[in-house]
Amino acid sequence: MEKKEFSEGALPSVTVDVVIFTIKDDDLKVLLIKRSIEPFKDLWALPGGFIKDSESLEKAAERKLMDETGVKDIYLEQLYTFGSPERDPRARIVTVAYFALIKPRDIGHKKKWDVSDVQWASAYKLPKLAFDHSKIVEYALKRLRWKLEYTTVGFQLLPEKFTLTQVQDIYETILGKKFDKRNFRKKILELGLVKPSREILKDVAHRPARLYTLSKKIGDIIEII
Amino acid sequence: MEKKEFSEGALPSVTVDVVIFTIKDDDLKVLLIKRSIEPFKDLWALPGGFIKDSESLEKAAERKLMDETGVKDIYLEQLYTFGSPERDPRARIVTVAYFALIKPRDIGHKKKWDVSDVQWASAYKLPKLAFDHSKIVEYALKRLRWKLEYTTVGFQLLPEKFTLTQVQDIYETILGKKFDKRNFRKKILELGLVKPSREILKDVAHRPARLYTLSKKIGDIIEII
DNA sequence: TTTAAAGATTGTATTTCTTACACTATCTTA
DNA sequence: TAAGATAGTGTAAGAAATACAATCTTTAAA
Repeated sequence: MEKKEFSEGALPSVTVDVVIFTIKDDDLKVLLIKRSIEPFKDLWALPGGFIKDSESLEKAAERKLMDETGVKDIYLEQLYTFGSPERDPRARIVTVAYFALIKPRDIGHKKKWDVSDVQWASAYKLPKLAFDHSKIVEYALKRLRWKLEYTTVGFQLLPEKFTLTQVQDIYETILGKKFDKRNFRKKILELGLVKPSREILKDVAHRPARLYTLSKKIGDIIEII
Repeated sequence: MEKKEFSEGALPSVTVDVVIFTIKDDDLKVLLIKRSIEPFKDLWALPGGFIKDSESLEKAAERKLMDETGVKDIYLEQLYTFGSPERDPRARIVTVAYFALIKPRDIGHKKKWDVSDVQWASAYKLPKLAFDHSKIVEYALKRLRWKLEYTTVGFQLLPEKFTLTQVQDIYETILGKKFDKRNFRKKILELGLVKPSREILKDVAHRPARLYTLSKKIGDIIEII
């Protein structure tokens, strides 16, 4: 804090933008919204908006998430704050980016969507995005990959019941590399985070896989900076 | 971005605050500045202040760093953005916290300091701080510890020439645990970041230690999210 | 000058973790 | 009942991490 009270010029606006990832069709997806106004009208952008007077940044991000997906209680973490003076042509806007992981089951609960305005785009084939949102998604991807290797956030992308092969598929999709099946399963089981349920997958034209569930709240375990 | 243009109420102010760490007297220090105005007059606080109109967040943090320490080209990374509505009693202020590591040699270059207004406080025995700055320092400490274990940022805290024992001391001071001398040295040397100089420490009442220098710009190597 | 004190320097054996690798089991459909 | 598809499982070799103690070099004191 300085001696001078408050700003030295026009006040910047503060927004939050949320990079919402999910897994769908064996692909990593990002939620995008089509802009209906200038600037960047008709381009795709991340869901986001201004923070309210008496709302924390995290609450603002949760609100945006709820607005766009209709789900709450999902994994959300602050990503990075982007504040270059040129990032918005209208005015100085500082945006606090968050990244969220949602379970496939939670997709599409919100039915009011006008589908032409909202899409789950492949994180690997993104269209041109408004503002510096491409940079934000790129950064989120880096963070996601990193977290996947060194923490257990990955489980946030799984449905309630899942097979070990599904877990492996998610890792392979996001990290873009293959793992040995035996070693992978060994490691996942050693973590002690999943336990076998009594159910098995049905209606598949091969030996059905056992379904697993998470054995604890894994919130604590994720916690790494 | 939303359809509504700009804010839904009073605009928040945006500040940067910088947690500047260094090693001094075998202790991890944080730079604090005594507040001369309300609120929290006479309490210690992190160096920081409002961002300028046409200045990026990073540039603002660099400016603050330069103002307070007189040094530049030092390790600086964005830490986290704190934006709880209650964090400043005067108005809504969102602050982007940075953390910086400076080399002992760089301390005290700035001579204009009124020493009663500025101090290097032990990170382990901090006084009561203004605003939510205790929380910010705590977060920075977590990040620093983490980075020290998994990256090579630690070398940013070393003087130009250093002994391997100094490196170990820094690690032990920050991580609060002891390492085996042989294993520690082996690991440091295997990294390939340091090379022995022809000099040795002088005027010590025991076998003098060899001095090492960094062998590359380590900026690249640090890069992890 | 000799000796004690203080920290510097060095290598090996053990354990733990990581990786590589291939066959059998179970279900559906033809 | 055979073929196709994926599930499920163990072991050996190599790499990395850990545990551990004696000798070296200097200054200061006896």
